[in-house]
Amino acid sequence: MRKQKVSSAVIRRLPRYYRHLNDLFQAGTVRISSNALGSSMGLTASQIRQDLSCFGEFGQQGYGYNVEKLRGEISDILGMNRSHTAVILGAGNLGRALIENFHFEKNGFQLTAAFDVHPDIVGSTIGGVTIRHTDTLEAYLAEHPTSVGVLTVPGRVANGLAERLVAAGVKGIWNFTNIELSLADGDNVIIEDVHFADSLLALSYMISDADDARE
Amino acid sequence: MRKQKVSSAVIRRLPRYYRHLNDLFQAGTVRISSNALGSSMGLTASQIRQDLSCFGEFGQQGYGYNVEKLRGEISDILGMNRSHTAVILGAGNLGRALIENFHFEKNGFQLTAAFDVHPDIVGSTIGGVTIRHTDTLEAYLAEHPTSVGVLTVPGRVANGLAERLVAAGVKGIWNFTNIELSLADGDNVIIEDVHFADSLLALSYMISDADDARE
DNA sequence: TAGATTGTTAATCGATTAACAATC
DNA sequence: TAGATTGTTAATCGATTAACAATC
Repeated sequence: MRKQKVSSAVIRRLPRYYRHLNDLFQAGTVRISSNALGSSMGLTASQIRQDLSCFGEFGQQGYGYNVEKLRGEISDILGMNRSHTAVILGAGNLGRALIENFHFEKNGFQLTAAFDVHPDIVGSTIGGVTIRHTDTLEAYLAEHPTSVGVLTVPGRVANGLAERLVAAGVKGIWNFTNIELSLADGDNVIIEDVHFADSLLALSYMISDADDARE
Repeated sequence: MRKQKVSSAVIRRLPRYYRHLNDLFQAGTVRISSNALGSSMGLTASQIRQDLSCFGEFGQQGYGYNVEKLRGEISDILGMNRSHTAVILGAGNLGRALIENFHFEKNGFQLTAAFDVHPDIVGSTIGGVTIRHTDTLEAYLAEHPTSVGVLTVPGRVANGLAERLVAAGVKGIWNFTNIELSLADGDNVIIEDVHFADSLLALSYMISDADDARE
């Protein structure tokens, strides 16, 4: 049932495809060719057709792709319709930003709980989500099977919490801390890092490089 | 004076090299071979040597690399010693998280100001940074040349602010909004996106794919 | 000196682009 | 039907890995 392994380059483009198709759909566009989609996204038509062919045949010769249908196919491929759930660990500024401003549900996730250790906020509710004490993490996860744990805690406690999440059976960790998590080899968990510092440093390189080119 | 263009794959690895070398330095490691660094980072020794050779010769046969020296070289390459400056646009949860918890100075940036339109917070100070009214953006940037503008505003105002930043001469935009900025072609600005949704959707794909494999 | 390890050249692998028969 | 556009196979390009002479 499983198709050949999809390269990470393709996987990284899928969310962009979804986003662009969604924009097109919102704008009322009914159909689009790989050529038109490519030029609006800065990709070649060939690459788009090649990428999509990893997953099936979604187009029609002479016509192109139906925007709504293709958006639906890609949302399925991305797992947006699998009722994934998430919990947030760490309700500091960043955790709160995600709770209040990030639309988990638009990306196919239900955010079911948040955890923190700070007595002032444990028991309160932010954006409809109750903040629980981190001590109750295992009890909660045992009751509520959870797809993804979101780490927005200080770096020094990140690895310990990651281990607890894995032990409790989460499938993925969305890691916003600035450390590289190290977990036991057999652990069947997928880690997705959002390293702000790496991103800013790449930008720093590029603007410095552009400066040099101007000289 | 400029060396051949460095591939984006290499650029994306540089911050990781920096981070690992910094960890090694903090741990008191004096020297390391490409082989040892590779196995700790999950890369081949060949790739590390190939990557570094884009920028110079930093090692010594039979010895390897001096950790502190190599860290210094990479920080130079990344532009961490160029006194870059940054301003934040949007002092909501995410903006505040960056102001209070992200260490700009550790990455070679000085965060000099933040801007918002909300009367309640304009004029206040967060983490030592004054929140100014967005109306005063151009006046501020004219006085204080700024390397990077950080967009932590609602998506609907992002593109307008990006245009104002570019007109005021920033070199880079660190974009945390969920939209793809569209700027005039001639604009000499580098955009670095941090798309939370794309990252979560990639994770969603990977955990869903792992699920299928187990079946 | 002998062993270790670099920087670089060559070989391999994988990803992107081009071409085109199939067909709506 | 004729024109447009797909999915796929082949060609090209670029990035990673392997090999090795140079040398600390």
